[in-house]
Amino acid sequence: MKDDPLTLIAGIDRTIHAPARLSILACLAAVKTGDFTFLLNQTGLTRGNLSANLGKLEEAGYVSIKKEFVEKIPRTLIRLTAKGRKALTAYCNDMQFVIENLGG
Amino acid sequence: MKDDPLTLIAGIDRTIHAPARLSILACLAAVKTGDFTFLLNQTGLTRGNLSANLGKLEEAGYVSIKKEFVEKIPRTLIRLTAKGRKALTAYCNDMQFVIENLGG
DNA sequence: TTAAATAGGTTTAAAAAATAAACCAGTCTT
DNA sequence: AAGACTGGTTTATTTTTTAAACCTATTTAA
Repeated sequence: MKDDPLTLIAGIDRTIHAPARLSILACLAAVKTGDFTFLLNQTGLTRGNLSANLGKLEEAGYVSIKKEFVEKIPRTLIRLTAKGRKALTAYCNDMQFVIENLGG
Repeated sequence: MKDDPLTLIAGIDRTIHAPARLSILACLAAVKTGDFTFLLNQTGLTRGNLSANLGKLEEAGYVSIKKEFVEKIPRTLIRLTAKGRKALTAYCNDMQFVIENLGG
């Protein structure tokens, strides 16, 4: 009764679904902790776009952000939170089901 | 070299990725041809939203739209085109790969 | 017969999101 | 000290999404 593709699509997590943020989360899921520059290179997003989307992910509680200085240059460390990992897993399960049952 | 989740995400088909349109395509993939009211009920979108998104899908060549009259009342028939079906399949393959390799 | 509700949509306008451009603070190079 | 680079944020422009209003025609009810 919950396994209806259309219901799943309607309720999909938009915070994760946006390609820019899915890219960010995909990186973090693999490495656990990455800095701003790493994500910039991996995702190919512009700095502004990355900054804005990190803000949204942080707001959602999906990532935690810590700023520090390394030899006088600033560094922003981003980590996937437990909540974020859980949400990502749920998103994957939902999309998996949608994809498999599309055209069934 | 193409099977990199991040590359795939960056190149994902936005026309299909949007939840509203994915819902529409999911319906059409199952039934081949549906009318406006059918899609309205199935997807749960508002009429305006459905109309606008059908316009985009038509523009992309993913659906064909034919208007006819049945007993004096208008009816809009929507069908998935070959191009649309192909794009949907490609989208599913891409997302499938992304999901499977996320956190790998 | 004429008002009110319904069907089937489209158009317009308001809210949210993505993208790009500009900016700021500090550091390094020359 | 001027210019260029690093590491970001803020602002503004454009694109999307969503919702609200509107239009045309039909049926129902008074």
